[in-house]
Amino acid sequence: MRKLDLLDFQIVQMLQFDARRAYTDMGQNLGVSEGTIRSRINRMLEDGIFQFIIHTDPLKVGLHVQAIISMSTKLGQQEKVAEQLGKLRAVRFIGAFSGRNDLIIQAYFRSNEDLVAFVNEDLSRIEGIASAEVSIELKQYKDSFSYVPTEGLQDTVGS
Amino acid sequence: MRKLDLLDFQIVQMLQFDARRAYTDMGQNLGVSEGTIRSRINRMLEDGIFQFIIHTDPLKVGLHVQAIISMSTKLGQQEKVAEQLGKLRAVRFIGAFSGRNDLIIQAYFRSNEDLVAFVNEDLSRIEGIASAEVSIELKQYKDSFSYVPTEGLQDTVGS
DNA sequence: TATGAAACGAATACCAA
DNA sequence: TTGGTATTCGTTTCATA
Repeated sequence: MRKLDLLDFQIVQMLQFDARRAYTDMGQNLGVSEGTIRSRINRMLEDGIFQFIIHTDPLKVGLHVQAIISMSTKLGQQEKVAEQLGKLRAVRFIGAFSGRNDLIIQAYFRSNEDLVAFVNEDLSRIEGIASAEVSIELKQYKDSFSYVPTEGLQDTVGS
Repeated sequence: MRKLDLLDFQIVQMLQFDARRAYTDMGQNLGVSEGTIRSRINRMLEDGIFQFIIHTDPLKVGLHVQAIISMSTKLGQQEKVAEQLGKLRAVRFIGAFSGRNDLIIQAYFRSNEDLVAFVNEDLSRIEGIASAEVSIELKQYKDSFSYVPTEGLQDTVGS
């Protein structure tokens, strides 16, 4: 994978602000040709730096209940548990974490009933979960995707 | 806000799969005109149903450390704490939750040093945080944005 | 730079209340 | 008839070689 240079980061920052901005427009703003913007974006897409997606407001499509469930898995079962969890559509995010609860997921549901059913049926069916702690989201204060650093990027970054 | 009908959901599902799909193409697939797709999408954007964004891979832009921090705030201070947290760029997500830890955030950092600095400096400066529990992400298993229900949508949804 | 494709604005046609 | 949608078409803008 190529390293990202300043121009790449500038492009990402522009797209972070407006994902549908035209190549030509960005090129003019950054003092390069449209073709340069296009090839940079295509390369970054190939390299998996970012992807174009839609972010849907869960509340507005009927997913009124959001939860974070912290669970502890039996030793050696984490991978398997994560794999099972990944199959469930309600589950949006799964991560392995340090600490007492080694697996944390975020999931969306239509209703409290659906959440209860998820815990009592789907979760209980998965082998290897020792315990689970459900936190229901009461209010969302922030959910941003503009986290790419904008400063201190004079030099290249990447792996 | 208008309610979403079946066509709206079909459009959302297509965009969930490929956010850059052409209007014409979607129209042909769904048996409606390009103009219809366009106006539906514009209305949904106006109504805040979804937005076009880029989702950047944190690891590939140098954000190697991801954490979920669960904290408890002093009674009556939650809103104020959330507001302060929202100003910090590292913080991607903030939600109020049921349970012992009433505020849960997700944040991205370049390094462990940055995370430590965040906790010891940024967090400690915020009035109203009683305690904070830091969980560091060791591995990410899933991070999906295709959570819009695909079934059981024969009737309309919305508020 | 040229060529085709896609998106857009606006006028028109359609349908249901 | 009226308000809301869908369609159509001419034009502009954009993507691509």
